[in-house]
Amino acid sequence: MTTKPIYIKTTLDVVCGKWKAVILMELVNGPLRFAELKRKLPQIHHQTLIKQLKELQEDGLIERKSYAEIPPKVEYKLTSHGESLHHLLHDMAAWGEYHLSVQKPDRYSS
Amino acid sequence: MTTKPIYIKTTLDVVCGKWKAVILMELVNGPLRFAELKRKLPQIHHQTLIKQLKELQEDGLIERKSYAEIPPKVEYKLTSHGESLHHLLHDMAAWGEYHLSVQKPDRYSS
DNA sequence: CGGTATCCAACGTGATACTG
DNA sequence: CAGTATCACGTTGGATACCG
Repeated sequence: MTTKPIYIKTTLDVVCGKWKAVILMELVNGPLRFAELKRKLPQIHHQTLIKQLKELQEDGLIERKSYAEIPPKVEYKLTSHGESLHHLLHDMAAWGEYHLSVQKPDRYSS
Repeated sequence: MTTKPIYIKTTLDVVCGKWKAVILMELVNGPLRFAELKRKLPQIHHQTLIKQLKELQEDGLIERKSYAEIPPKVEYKLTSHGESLHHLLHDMAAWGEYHLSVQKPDRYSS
């Protein structure tokens, strides 16, 4: 018996948000402010980004650092726990690339 | 620049179905008939299982072998492409287990 | 036994408006 | 600049009924 499938669902629970993986990948290069993150992800809606960030926070993957300034400044960075996901995300990306090279990219034309 | 985040979404697209990862894990031990699969996954609905299987088929991860018998007999097994996902699923499970051991399992009480 | 067709509820994402 | 609140919408999984 290998590791139980239930744990896979746990992992998926954490990274399956539409933008979560992308956000995490952006953050591996260092902390980013909210506005910077938004600039890197032009497609994502303001509100959606906030929600996904909050969930990532609650899962302990990223850390939110708020500076008491005017105007407000907030930085997001990976926690060490978040960094432990890095190699997995990389492997997922690698498999995804392989998958596209093998399968007809019919369903992924977006 | 590491592998592009878009590829992660491809991978997630493939395995993020509510039961897909579980189904794939069941099939690594060998082919299973529809009814056997259903018996191993008591919670999943008849119809839902069919849908997920069909999607996995379309993604080329599993193969459907139908025997022209009465009563009907259908077997599902991993394709070689599906097997290439095995180590990734395993890593995801491993990380999920680690995650649960580190984080409060608040949101995963199901 | 295994599959199709159809409808419905739940969830996640995105849109709009407003606040400190 | 960053966040909250609320609502609208599409997608997905699940329920029911019926067919080969």
